[in-house]
Amino acid sequence: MEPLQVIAAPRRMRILELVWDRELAAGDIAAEFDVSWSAVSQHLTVLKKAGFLVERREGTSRFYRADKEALGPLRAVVEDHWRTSLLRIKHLAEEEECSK
Amino acid sequence: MEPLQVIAAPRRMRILELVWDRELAAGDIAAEFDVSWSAVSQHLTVLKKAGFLVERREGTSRFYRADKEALGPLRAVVEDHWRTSLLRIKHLAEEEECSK
DNA sequence: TCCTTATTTTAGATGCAGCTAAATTAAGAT
DNA sequence: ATCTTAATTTAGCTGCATCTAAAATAAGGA
Repeated sequence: MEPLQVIAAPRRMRILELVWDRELAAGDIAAEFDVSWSAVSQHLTVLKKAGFLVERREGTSRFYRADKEALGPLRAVVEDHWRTSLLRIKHLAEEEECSK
Repeated sequence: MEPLQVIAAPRRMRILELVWDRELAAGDIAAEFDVSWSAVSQHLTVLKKAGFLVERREGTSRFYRADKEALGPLRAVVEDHWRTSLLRIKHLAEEEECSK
């Protein structure tokens, strides 16, 4: 899958944020969403195949963390996304308001 | 629409490349694809609403060009995409050469 | 060995981004 | 006025990315 497509999915973008500077077990990641573990696991697979996530196994658990270097120019996009997300959502809401 | 979603569509990425450092009429852009003008027009609308394209009207024609500054960190992603496309074409050409 | 915990994999369902076709707008030429 | 060219808008269709549910895998304890 194309790197850009990999990070374009909102759920995957959020997963990257969660494991940006700490390791998290798959279950702890899944707990952050109100979708099935299965769905989250499938996203983790996509991110891992793209090389954006590194996996460490310990017992029955699997821990993930972001590989920032692997993102290349997308790294700045990901970091900017979080910085501006609140602001952007506010603007989108205002546009909605105007079109009423 | 979220900026990342806007450039994540391959067709829109290609459109941006076409008008990266020249102005092009909507029809000339559409001619580059084997989809309907309508489809291309809809992509132009998305890009324009995101602020990534500027429009200039002249007679019945509408000319578009990329607004590089508006892309922010996405600019590097687009340029990287373009660069790797050229590389891919070059490699394909070399393979052609070898097989002669 | 069987159970539990943690997670993935498979198979099938669903929503929506992107498409087509047809109607519409807009400007200029005849 | 009508026709042509250039492009957009609208309405409806389709494929695929993402989702759920259920079965499978894998490691560790009782």
